[in-house]
Amino acid sequence: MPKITFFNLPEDKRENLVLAAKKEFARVPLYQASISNIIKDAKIPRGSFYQYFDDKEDAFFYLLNSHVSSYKLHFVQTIHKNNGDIFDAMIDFYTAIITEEKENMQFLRNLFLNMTHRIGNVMTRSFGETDLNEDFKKITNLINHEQLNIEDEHELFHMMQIISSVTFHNIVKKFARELPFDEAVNNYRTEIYLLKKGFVSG
Amino acid sequence: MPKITFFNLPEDKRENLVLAAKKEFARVPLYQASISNIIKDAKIPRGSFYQYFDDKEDAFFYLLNSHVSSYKLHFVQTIHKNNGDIFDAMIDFYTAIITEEKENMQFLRNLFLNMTHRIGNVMTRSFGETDLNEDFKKITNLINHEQLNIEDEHELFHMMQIISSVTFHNIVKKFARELPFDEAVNNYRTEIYLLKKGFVSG
DNA sequence: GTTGACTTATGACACGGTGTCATATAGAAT
DNA sequence: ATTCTATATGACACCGTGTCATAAGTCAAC
Repeated sequence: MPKITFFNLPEDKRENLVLAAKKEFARVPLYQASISNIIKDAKIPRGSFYQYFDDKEDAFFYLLNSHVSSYKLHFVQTIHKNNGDIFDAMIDFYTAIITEEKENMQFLRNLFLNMTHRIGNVMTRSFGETDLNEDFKKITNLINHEQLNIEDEHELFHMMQIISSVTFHNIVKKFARELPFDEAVNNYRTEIYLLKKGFVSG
Repeated sequence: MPKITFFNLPEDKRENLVLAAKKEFARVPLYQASISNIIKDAKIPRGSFYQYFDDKEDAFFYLLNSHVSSYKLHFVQTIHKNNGDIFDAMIDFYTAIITEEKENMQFLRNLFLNMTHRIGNVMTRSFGETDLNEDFKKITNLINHEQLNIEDEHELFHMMQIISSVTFHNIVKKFARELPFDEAVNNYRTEIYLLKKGFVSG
């Protein structure tokens, strides 16, 4: 977490610093990003940076969290929009992510191509942290269970884990191979379809 | 790839260097590993390291590749052992990975908890690089298709993608949460079971 | 056994990034 | 005014990287 001093900053100065950080993290992944670049861009002295953040990671995770918050909101809306059909909602959500705008896109690209566990954990703590998580319940309550071939909470939890693994992997692949939009969406559709029907005839 | 000089090295010296590198990459993930530690441990001068490798990553990927090669072999054997049942084979394989010994374990742990796309790509290039990959065909030929609810090559490919996403994620989770063996295996079994039966009744 | 051509070894060094710290400045409160 | 607290600043020590000039070794040819 950024230090109190950061939040006490006049809004324009804070915003300016945030923009510089965003720019750097859109340029390269976390481990390659440099504080030197950020302060040069934000035109603040080196010492100041350390008044606001513990280190590079602190700044990064602050940005990441704000991204995640807004995506979480968007995700909930998407489930509503699809009347609780989690599969359609995921496809909607997936297309939204891969059609982000320029700078956000670069940020996301670096994020997904360099998705360590620590980062992934921040992103999925909505459905994943502990099995009986607040956010998890909030989301699963929005899901229409009627169509689902799922016995209990436990299976539901693992279903969501699978869906998120597969979704992550599809996003990564899209960025890595620089797949055209249609191809990326078709791949994802195929995988969601396979998840629905199951791998074994029965 | 390491330079020719590396391969020209007398075996004991080369082995010694490899061990030092392994030790460092078992200690910390790639981006935190330091050449300084490796050369200190291997008792070679700094300049020598650069005679053998381009940089840290070069050494890392050399090690990674040799790991991957041996796992690939093991994977093929596992499919045979399970008479082409890919699901049973995966569970076998999963348990083998999470029961690795001490130093290998630490190496794997750092590997999976810091699995960027570049690293993941090396590990799954068996089934994934290009859709009609040699290795992919070699592996899918070993799989018993009778039980599968799969229409064609294309679906098969995506099935394998899904299985590998889910497997990766389960390994990561095992390491991250330091799950006891039984819990980790049960989680994985559940997810494989769900993949087999499908999420939607019908 | 000396020369020359090539390969390998070595460690000092320049460079760049990090995090700290002593000092300066500002603001508020009494 | 004075004191207390919060903030700002940039020089600096530290450490890791990759390079490069130089030294040492190998080997074949003469």
